Amino acid sequence: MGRKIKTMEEFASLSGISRPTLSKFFNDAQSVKKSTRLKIEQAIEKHDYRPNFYAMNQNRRKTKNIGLVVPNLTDPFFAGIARKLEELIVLSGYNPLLLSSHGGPEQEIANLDSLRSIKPAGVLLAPLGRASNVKKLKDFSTLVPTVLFDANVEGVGEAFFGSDNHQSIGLMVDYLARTGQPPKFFEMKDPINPNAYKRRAAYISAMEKLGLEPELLQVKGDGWNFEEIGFASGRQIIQDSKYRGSTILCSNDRLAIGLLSAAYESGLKVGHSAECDLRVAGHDDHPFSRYTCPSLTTIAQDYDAIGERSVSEMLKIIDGANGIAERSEELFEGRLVMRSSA
Amino acid sequence: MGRKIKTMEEFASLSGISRPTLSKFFNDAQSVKKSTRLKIEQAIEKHDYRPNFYAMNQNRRKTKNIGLVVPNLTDPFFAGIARKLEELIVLSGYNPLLLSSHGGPEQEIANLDSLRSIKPAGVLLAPLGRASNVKKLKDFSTLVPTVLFDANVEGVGEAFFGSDNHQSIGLMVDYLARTGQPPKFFEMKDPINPNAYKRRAAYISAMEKLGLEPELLQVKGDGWNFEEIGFASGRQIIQDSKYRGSTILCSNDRLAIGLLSAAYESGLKVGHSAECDLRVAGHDDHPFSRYTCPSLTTIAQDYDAIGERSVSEMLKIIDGANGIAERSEELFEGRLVMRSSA
DNA sequence: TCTATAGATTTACACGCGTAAAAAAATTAT
DNA sequence: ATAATTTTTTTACGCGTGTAAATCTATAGA
Repeated sequence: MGRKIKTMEEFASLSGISRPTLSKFFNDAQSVKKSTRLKIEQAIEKHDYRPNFYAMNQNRRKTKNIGLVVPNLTDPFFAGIARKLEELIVLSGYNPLLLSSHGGPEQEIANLDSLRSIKPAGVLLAPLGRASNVKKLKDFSTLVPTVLFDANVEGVGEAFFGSDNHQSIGLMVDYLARTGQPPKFFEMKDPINPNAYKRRAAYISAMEKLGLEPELLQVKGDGWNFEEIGFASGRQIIQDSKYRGSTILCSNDRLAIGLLSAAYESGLKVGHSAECDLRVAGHDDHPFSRYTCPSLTTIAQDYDAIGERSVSEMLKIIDGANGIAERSEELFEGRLVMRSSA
Repeated sequence: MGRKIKTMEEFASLSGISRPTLSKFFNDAQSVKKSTRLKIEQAIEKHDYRPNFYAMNQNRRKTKNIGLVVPNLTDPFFAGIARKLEELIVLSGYNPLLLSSHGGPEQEIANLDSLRSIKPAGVLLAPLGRASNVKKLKDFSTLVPTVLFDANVEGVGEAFFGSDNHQSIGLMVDYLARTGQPPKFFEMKDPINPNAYKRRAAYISAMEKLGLEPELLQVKGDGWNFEEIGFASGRQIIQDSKYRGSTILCSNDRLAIGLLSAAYESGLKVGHSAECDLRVAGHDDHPFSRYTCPSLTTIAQDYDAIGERSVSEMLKIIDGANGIAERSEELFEGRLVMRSSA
């Protein structure tokens, strides 16, 4: 093998393909005739050439990069979703760039800023929600095609895809009410996540529809350390004997994980059998929910569907002549995951 | 405000600073005089200019990018470490680029390949270990400055920083043997992670030093789903009544999480009080170990120290005249975290 | 076989910034 | 104040690719 090929010019003369055609090929392999595509691919294999990433993107109108911003990679729930989306993006021939906002609105904006500098073809954004700097989010979304997922922010981005909290919470409330004490709702008083508000509303409406009195257990707590909040606040609540025998629906699994830990520590039995002191349910089907003690009954969001829809919509926007289409929204149904805790 | 500034040329004339000086500034803000630095920063603020990322890096000898590759971002343990390292890299004036190998050696190589195309100043790599394609890793590390952390691979990279498994496991074994039944060691038969082998060896040597008989509980299992492996295999082991009253030290916390879940399901009491059937300990201080039932006694790795050392060594290599220095290695001590499970 | 047409090539310029060298200006030391 | 030194400016070229327009060539349908 000779020495390394450095430029596309060199590669062009060695492969017998003109440089503009090569340029087209590297931009979109499908845009050249099949026979030449094969010739190019063989030559790449033979000479191990790859175009300079920076020179390549400098003058492109649209790069092949898609930004992917999640609120907090430390949360295994988002880590899992991010992984799925990365896969889908790669399968579409794009190059994902994963960034985490670490729970902070400044970081969220910083992420979008640094994405802007690499001229992404589009950005898939799961916003922080209430904490987000909405104005800057909106500014960004006018500059680069943006699709929101997980949490909605009004007027930001070309589309939003998420879970139907109304449906999923309704499902859970119905199940719990049918099989035992109707649930009380355990949540943070001032949640960061907009989904939390929807779940609260959904809980209240589901209870009322059943002719039952909703009861909110709202606890204080800031930040993203939900397990700790669930644990500390849960312990206080649980020790009050008036909650003996009741059912507690947590706004998300991470709160439930903390609550279960507190219950264990207090010596309370959690579950649906007769001798149990408490039933606990969650929402999201967190990766650890299978291994809590007892295993957590929860709602699994349909993240395969949400992910696929988000990516396909993104591609449509990127490819599309971009007629000023309506902002599309779609909610996907959750699935009841029955385990031992309720 | 007028329209957007597109080029550094424009920005130069508007700010009254020459373009080469601006170029220097954007390469390294400290390389220009303080007074001009302030002028430039004000002008940036005023005009909201940022240089074109691609054009900027195209002809740079060294970019300001540092790659950061971890085996699996879905593991909260690595997610936490990655977050810490990202922070340190940003504080050093560099631009971190986080990639996850998702547990697969092909992905690990693919990550390094795509990093190579962006000409990173250096790469911080936590290799998969046994599964890694060592030859390709080595090839890569000759092309770009590489520092390994978490897991060592002989001969790869300029440095390695990790935990002293010998010390930490010794600490745990001593503690467990002193306070009750000496521990049996629960682990996977063919671990992916090289640390697992060191921990096994450390366990055996620590037991022998105490004049005790080591006992390995090796279970089958592939992949990264450690909780499931710990749960399924743990259930089988636990149901054998001969393990009643014994102490089990798990090779890592994720196995322990699964094992605790299995114990709970089987109705076994875990803990150090008299009426308990089992003691369980782990290693790594996984973010969820505080909330297991009971909370998990474990070893906290000193990841602040490991992270700081890794990044500072990386910077030294990048800046350094790069005399062919010795490959440096350093191991950091773990700390015993006493909770309820042992 | 001729023609219509998709696809490839030739030619040429642009992109935005890095960087080198020499000259000029500003700062510091003497 | 003068010399020595640091910093900035001027000037000019190069990087590796995108892309447009005109021209040429292969393929397919009549």
